[in-house]
Amino acid sequence: MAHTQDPMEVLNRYLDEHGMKHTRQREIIVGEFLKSNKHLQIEELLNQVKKIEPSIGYVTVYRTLMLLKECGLAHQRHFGDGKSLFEKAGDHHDHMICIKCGSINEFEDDRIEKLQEQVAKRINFKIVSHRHEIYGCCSRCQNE
Amino acid sequence: MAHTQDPMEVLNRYLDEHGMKHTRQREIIVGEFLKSNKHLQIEELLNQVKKIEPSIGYVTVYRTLMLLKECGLAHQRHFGDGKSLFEKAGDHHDHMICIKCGSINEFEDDRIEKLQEQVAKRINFKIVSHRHEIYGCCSRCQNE
DNA sequence: CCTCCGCTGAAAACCACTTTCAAATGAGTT
DNA sequence: AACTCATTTGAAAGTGGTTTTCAGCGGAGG
Ligand SMILES: [Mn+2]
Ligand SMILES: [Mn+2]
Ligand SMILES: [Zn+2]
Ligand SMILES: [Zn+2]
Repeated sequence: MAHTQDPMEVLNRYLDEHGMKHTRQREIIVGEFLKSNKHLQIEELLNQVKKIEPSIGYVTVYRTLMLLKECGLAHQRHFGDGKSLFEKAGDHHDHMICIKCGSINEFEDDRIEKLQEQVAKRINFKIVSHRHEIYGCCSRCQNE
Repeated sequence: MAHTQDPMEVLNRYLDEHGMKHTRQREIIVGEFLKSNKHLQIEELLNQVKKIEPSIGYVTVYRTLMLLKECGLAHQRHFGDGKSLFEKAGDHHDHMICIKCGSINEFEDDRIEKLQEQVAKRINFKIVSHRHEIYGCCSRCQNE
């Protein structure tokens, strides 16, 4: 019954269904993106990718990330330091961001999620998505 | 024991303590801002203000909003539609934003706030601020 | 091979601020 | 009231992270 969940296959199916092409650039960019486990800036991913194929430009990385977002394989985050961060889609979670060092901790609390739904239902609001970000000082940064 | 909480007085004290001047522009802009109960874009507030004094420019409204933020009388919000929104500071609350009509509902749930603190404490994270935004479809927009 | 149409990279455009700068103006001091 | 001068103001220019444009490239079906 294996409905494949392999990201590469999801992407390839998306490309085929939309008359889009399989290119070397896309393969490299997506490969590097999926390999990483961080919240990546575009420039950061570009640097990774340039190690493999230096001719690849910023715009292609940008467009590929939009593509990954489009087919549900990536999330774009805006944590208020100007540049967006991209991360692999996966189980839902929210974020704690250290305002000193920029480190990011992920968290997930079912009780909060449920209460959220409760609050929405109270005014008959249909939730599509949410962002819950906690800003402050991480454990490490509290001891200078 | 009336420690004044009147916004105008807070502002005036701030101006005095920082060697800043009381100007007609600031009075008008702050007056209009405090009069409103919406989440305002800069341009929106500018339009209000221009009805009273057409010579006032975007930059002065912008700078006055920064000033209000600085002295704790305004909050700046970023709900992802590009432009920031400003609202009067008051009791803490979070937001539900309709992705169809843009309407904003405020909510406040102590249980969520407490759970948030619990989650932070678990990793010894010291909370400075947070944003909790729920995006979806408001009651009105669900019936087209 | 051919041909078509999507893809790519450099450069230009966009856009919401944010800063600069010369002239105007509060507000103390004569 | 006149003088002084640091703060303000508004127009214009600058910023920075995208986002779009466009001419040439290249994947892939025929
Ligand atoms: Mn994450
Ligand atoms: Mn609000
Ligand atoms: Zn930290
Ligand atoms: Zn709505």
